[in-house]
Amino acid sequence: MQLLSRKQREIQQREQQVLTLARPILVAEGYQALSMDRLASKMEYAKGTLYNHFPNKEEIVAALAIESLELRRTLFERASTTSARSRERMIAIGCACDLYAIECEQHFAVEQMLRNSVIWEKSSEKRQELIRKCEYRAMAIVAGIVRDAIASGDLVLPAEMTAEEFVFGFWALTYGSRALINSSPSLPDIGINDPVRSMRYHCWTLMNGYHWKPLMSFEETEQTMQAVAERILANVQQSNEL
Amino acid sequence: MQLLSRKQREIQQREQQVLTLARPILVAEGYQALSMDRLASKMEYAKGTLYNHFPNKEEIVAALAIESLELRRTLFERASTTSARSRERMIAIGCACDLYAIECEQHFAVEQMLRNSVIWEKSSEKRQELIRKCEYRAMAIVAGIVRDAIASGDLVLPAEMTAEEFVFGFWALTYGSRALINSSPSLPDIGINDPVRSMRYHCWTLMNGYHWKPLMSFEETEQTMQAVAERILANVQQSNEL
Amino acid sequence: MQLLSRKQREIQQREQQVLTLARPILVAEGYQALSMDRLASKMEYAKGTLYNHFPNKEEIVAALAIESLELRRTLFERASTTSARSRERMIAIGCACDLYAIECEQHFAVEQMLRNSVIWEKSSEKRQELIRKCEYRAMAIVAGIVRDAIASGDLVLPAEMTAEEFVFGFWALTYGSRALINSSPSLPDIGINDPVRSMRYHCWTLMNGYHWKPLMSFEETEQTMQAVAERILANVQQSNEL
Amino acid sequence: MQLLSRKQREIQQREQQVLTLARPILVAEGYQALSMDRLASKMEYAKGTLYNHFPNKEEIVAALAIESLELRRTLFERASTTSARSRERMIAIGCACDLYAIECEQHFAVEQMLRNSVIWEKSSEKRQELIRKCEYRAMAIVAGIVRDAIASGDLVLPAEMTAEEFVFGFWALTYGSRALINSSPSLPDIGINDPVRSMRYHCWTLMNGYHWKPLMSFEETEQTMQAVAERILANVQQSNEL
DNA sequence: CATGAATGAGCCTTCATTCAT
DNA sequence: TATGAATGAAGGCTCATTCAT
Repeated sequence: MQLLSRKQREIQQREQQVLTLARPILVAEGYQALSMDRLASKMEYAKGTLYNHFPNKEEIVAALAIESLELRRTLFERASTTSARSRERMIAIGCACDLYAIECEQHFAVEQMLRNSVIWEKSSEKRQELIRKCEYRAMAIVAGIVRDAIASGDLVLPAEMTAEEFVFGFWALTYGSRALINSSPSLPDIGINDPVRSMRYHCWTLMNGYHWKPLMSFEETEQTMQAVAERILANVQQSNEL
Repeated sequence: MQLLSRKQREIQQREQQVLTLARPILVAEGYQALSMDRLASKMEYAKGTLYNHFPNKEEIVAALAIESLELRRTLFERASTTSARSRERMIAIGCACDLYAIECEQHFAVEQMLRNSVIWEKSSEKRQELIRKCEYRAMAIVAGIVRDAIASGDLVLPAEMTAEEFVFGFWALTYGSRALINSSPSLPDIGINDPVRSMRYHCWTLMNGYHWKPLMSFEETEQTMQAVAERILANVQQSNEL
Repeated sequence: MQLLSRKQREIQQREQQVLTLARPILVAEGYQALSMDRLASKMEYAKGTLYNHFPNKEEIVAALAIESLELRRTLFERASTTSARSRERMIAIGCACDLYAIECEQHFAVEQMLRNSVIWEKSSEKRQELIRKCEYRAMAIVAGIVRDAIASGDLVLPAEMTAEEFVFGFWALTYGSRALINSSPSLPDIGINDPVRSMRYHCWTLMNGYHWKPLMSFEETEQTMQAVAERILANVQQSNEL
Repeated sequence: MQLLSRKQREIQQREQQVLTLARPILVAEGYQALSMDRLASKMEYAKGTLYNHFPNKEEIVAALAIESLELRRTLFERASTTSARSRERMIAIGCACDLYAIECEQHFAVEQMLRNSVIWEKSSEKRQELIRKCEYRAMAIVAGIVRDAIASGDLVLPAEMTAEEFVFGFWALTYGSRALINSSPSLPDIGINDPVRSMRYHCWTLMNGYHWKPLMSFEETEQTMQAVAERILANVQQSNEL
């Protein structure tokens, strides 16, 4: 039994190893650059072995995307429980996004990759389902915070705006910022010296624009983020999920 | 001389023809689907001829991206002169973005494509320079509006925020929205019924958050956009740039 | 000892199981479609186990061919003893061919497969020997009937024709008919409405051509075949060989 | 013009070269053994060049089959016009079969190969059509002879037998004989010393069985064949079709 | 004996690029 | 300058066979 389970553990580890080796290639050089030949030789295993673990290339990318999405969901869950007041919880979500994007920069890129229709269509139905569920749950967490804010009177949404449409603003702002930061290394050259701080400032201003209570200064918000970041990381490291 | 210049004109026309044929393929089916064989046979010229015009495939994509960026810059220029008040001019920029994204959906996709490192690196220094310049000038136009707003007292920027960093917020918000809309066809399924309207609403709120004067209701803003859109389109059609 | 022989029986049974599972694949989908993986998983044994029984894929095909040939030989033996008169015994052989081909259509296909040089060369010397012996014995049975016919004065062979060469005519006619029927599903489209009846008619005419006595009408011959078929099948089912 | 057509001629020749190299592999070692890699290296051209001529492997096999079938049809046409009397014309067809099978042994094997469903399905519609037409025309030639024989009173067909079903007998007998000869190199070991002569004798006997007039001795028939063979070959060589 | 992960040669195919004409 | 045949590396994938456990 011990022997068997050791072997099985090794195999599972190898699957993880494939993903670990594949991610940086995928992120730095794109989908085309990730070839099964290259991956196999990097693994120092034969190509056939690779195919024993993943039936095709697309599945590897999908598996990476799932890893990423699950990490994000976990971060979101931690973030949404760090505080009582809704605005602080939303700030914590922003903080989770930061952690997700900054500390695990690669996850973000893989997520974007999956939005390519070819990969999506070739990956297994099972994985597609998983991905949809991950996305849905992440949105549900954040929309839940918004609904709590409304229920507690901290936030009033404009007429005809759903909680999800409200969230969409922050999603787009942070997603767009990250995408631009990643793809334009020369942002400082055109006068955007600290794009990350700018992003946060805009988020804060957007919250203010919607009069999300309690109003806080930007400095207070930054301090809150700092504190929250530490708390989330502590939680996460504790459960070995990073 | 006449002969030569006629010939040169023909060559330029052929180059244009390549781009015209390449864009829809690139946009609809992606980078891989655009093959030199396919392009050549669609052009009804030989592959070798293609290579007389463009030294490699990446250059074609880069050329397409430049076309797109130049169109955007043109739209921005038109937009920035449609009004006297800075907030209205900024709204016009937003309108230009909409036109660029909605009416010329393909341009947006090509621009995103270029953000792939492989293509970027293989394209010629000259075109890289051109692209940088385009991006820079587009930013300069919008930042100019912001500076005008500050100069006229319509807008006060937070301490330590440059005009470009301010613009970055709107850029990220609109770019992120478009990217998400394009890549997630199921946005309505997760409660985001009208993502485009949401995007505009968030932009309006962000402007309010920065107290950009004169304050306007969302309805007024929408009407302004409608009017501006017509004016820009009229201008553009007049000069055959669409 | 008992234990060992039980184990040996189990092994033989497993070998039989492999063949039983392999034949329909081989017949319906061809040599390429028969993969060791597929076979192993259908067996619910590991691939390695398969290799304990058969040293390579070709041996499996060869074993199947032997099964087929042995069945044919059995049918021939039954057929050759159904009557006293030689012409009727020969008709019974034709009937056995029919049964072999029609009712056990698969056997015929496997036999043809073996005629591929690659498979033949890779199969073991032992099995090659077996196959040769099977073929030889089948021929011997039929040639025996011919010799009996000659001895009893029912048939006179042309000068310089051996009994085997005489048999060869019927062999070729029936084998060729079956091969064409199996491989040309559109025979009726080109005017061959009932190829099987035609085949039998030609055999009957060939017999007449050699003046094999007693002369019989085609209808009589058909009735004889009908009767013989039932007798052979009864025998065979009785001994579980189908 | 000369230059261009020289190149084009070279290319056409290369296509022929591919077929010339492919046929013996296909014949001696089967469909699987014919690989594009192997073919290319034997040609001393790159694999890509091969694919410029034939879009896939199946098309090569189909092209070979068409060559074979067209040769056969040509031989049949020549054969069917070598004499006035129908029986002699039918003998000439048999002779054409002999020439086809003996002198161009490989053609026969390729024809058999095409009867594999996988190859058939993957080859282009155009070639499938060609093949069907070839087969149909070959049958039409022979059936035409039979109909002439009936018209002239040389032959009476049994009730309910079409001319094509009559032909089927000779087709099966010759096809089956050839298939057995090719696949069983050890025919003499089992007493079939001269299978080709036997085949001819059986055909002759079958003709006699149907009372095809004018009755001829086997020796006469053999002499006729000899003469016809020379005439066909002369014709064919004259028109460079062999 | 049974297992099944590992192997790796081999398969068919694609396509950006070159270069002789 | 235009052509398009030739190239050949690279790609994804398969599968008979081996061998440590």
